[in-house]
Amino acid sequence: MGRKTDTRERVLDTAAELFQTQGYSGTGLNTVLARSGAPKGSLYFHFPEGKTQLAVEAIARSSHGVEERISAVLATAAGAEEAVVALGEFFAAGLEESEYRKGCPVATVALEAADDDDIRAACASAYRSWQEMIAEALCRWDIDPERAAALASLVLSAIQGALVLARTHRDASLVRSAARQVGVLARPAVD
Amino acid sequence: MGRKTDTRERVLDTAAELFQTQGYSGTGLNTVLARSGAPKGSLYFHFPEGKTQLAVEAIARSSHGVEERISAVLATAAGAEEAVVALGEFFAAGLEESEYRKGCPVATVALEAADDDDIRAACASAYRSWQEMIAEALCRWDIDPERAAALASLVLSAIQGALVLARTHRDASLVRSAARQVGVLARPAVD
Amino acid sequence: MGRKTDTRERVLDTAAELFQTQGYSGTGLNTVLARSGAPKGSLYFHFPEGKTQLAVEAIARSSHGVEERISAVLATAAGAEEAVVALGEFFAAGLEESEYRKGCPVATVALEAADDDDIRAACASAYRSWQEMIAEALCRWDIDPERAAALASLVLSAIQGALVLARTHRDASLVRSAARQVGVLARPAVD
Amino acid sequence: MGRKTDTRERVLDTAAELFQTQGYSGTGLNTVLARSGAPKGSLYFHFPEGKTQLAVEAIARSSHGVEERISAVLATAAGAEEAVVALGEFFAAGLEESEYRKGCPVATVALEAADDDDIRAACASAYRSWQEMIAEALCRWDIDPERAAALASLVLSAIQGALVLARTHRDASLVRSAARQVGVLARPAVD
DNA sequence: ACTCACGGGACCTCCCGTTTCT
DNA sequence: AGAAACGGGAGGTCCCGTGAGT
Repeated sequence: MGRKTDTRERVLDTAAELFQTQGYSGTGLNTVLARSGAPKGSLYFHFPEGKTQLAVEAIARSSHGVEERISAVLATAAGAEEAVVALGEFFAAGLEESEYRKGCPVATVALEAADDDDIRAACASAYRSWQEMIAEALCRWDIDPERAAALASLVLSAIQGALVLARTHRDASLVRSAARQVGVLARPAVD
Repeated sequence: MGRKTDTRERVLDTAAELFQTQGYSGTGLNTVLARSGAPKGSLYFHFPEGKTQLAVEAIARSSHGVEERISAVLATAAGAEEAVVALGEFFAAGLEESEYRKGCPVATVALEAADDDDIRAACASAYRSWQEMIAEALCRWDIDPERAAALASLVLSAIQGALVLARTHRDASLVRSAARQVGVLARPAVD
Repeated sequence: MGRKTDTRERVLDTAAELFQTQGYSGTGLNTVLARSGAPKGSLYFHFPEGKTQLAVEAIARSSHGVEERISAVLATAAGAEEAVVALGEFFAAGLEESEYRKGCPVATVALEAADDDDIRAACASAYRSWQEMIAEALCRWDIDPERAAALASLVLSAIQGALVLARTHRDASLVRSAARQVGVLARPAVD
Repeated sequence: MGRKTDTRERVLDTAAELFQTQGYSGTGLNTVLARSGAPKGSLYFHFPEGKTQLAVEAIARSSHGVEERISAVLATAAGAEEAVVALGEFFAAGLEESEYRKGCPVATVALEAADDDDIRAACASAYRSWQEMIAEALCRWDIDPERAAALASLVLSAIQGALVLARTHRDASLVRSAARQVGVLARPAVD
């Protein structure tokens, strides 16, 4: 056991990338199959519920990738404010490296497919876990749990929104600026 | 005289609404035509450059609608912090009233069609004008212009991001909470 | 009186050129209008029977243009064989000058719209007049009228067919070669 | 084993016939599908490159059909001149049998789609193979290879052109007359 | 002699999903 | 696990033609 074939994984990776850059409706299954080099007939073997299932799993996969990376980012930070700034830097860098094609791997699908409950649930789950990770990190630096939850939600919101603006204006500094400003709210003295 | 028919306007209104709720790729021109009751053959008379032009103009139209309404909101506020909170309330209310279908009228298309320069420019223009309106309002309450610009960008980002999260979690309070927290940064004493 | 507007003529010229290079079905009226700079609504004023009428008149116009030019070519020739060769040269040169886009201004439409009687009649009329001009010229050099008619038909056929092959192979020499060979049949001694 | 379904062949046969009679632009894929009774969704399975690929293959198929039949015609002839005459008879008969709808299966598309390199190449290939077959036949009757090539090109041109005229005038005798006259050039004594 | 707006159909293309067979 | 073929609908685009108005 272990890997039998990696077809499933390759399809999911490709789908995750395409959904992120082109959205759900804008991404055709043919493109996913062609790009991933997967055999055409076997998609419905791996994903019997079709495109929806593919999106749900691709979102989850993307989400776990982000979790791993922000976990590292948060672990390295020296304080709450620095953590927020580092989070902004992480997303800003991703945007620049992809030439403004990859912002948040979830947001596009979240907005587009908000009326599909399965997909929306997958997106909600991703956002929830990210927010919890941020909240936990803030708690570690002596921020009150309740306030940490609200602040984590704001941090996530601000970065998400800044990613939208940044992608639209092709200016990643918007993300860094947003993070820096909300970081102020994470200072010990404030409020 | 002046207007001959209102077909163009009806089509644009319908398109704006559908793009907002379903995204660009997810919205078919047939649906737009059917919903708007517009005569089929005249779509390419009014919008000879096709779906792209329709999107560009629909975005602009949506944007102007938002401008008018946030102008009223900002004019009524008693101070900078209140203005930010009122802005959040405005978007949160819109989300609730539409049963979590209408968040930002621009964001979905902005993410989906980020690689189409015409559409991206239309979205950028919308965001820019909103941000400028917010910045001007903040200036009115004695916030330094440079800082007002950055803060306005943050306010917009935070609300935009919160709208994404709120739509996904079906919880409009996220928008209000985000606005309340960034509102703190608009207090006279801070920074 | 004289010319009131030249719109009609410009439309016909443009149509003739487009029909020649792209065929009847492949040429849209919008393209004709755009290219000719003609006002959009007035097409059905000038050509109330629509595309068919446009094609019929464009064919006639093209035909007259060819008549004038081959009349000059035939008048200059020193003998029957030379006349045939000169005819080939005329069409070959036209093909080369247009970078293999303009062969016979009639053939494409003739083949494509062979089941439309009006258009077919216009094409037949063009071919008939060309053939008669060639036959007359051959008669002038003491070729028996009956034989001149058959030979003129062959000359026209050979050049027409060679134009098809030449355009396909992008090799205008095929037209010259065909003309040279059939020219032999126009020598006094032969037969 | 071997063939699974004959869908592909039926589609190609139908397409070849429609392209021959109506041209490339004038033939809709819907018509091809309907006439061939082929399952609609499978067209882009069999011809993933669309109409162009369909045309290319239909031309090739038509060409091979002609090759087989003119091979038989050329084999039966008693001499070079008779071969040329028989070739004319073959095409003239085809024209009459189809009530002047089917001339050359290649010419219409060749003229119409001359600016599409793939299609033009397919047409060129068809004409080349026909010409080579004729040239070889002429060689068999002791015509010098170089002269045979030129004469074969003329024979093909003359018949092709005569088919255009014949279809336009609805008079198949033009093809027979043209073949008879060029046949003279294939007589041993001439030139 | 020309504009605006309509009218609806046909174009080619691509969609997502299923079935059958190996 | 995967290949081959189907199934039909919807995608955006462009078509040719008509009328009311001026």
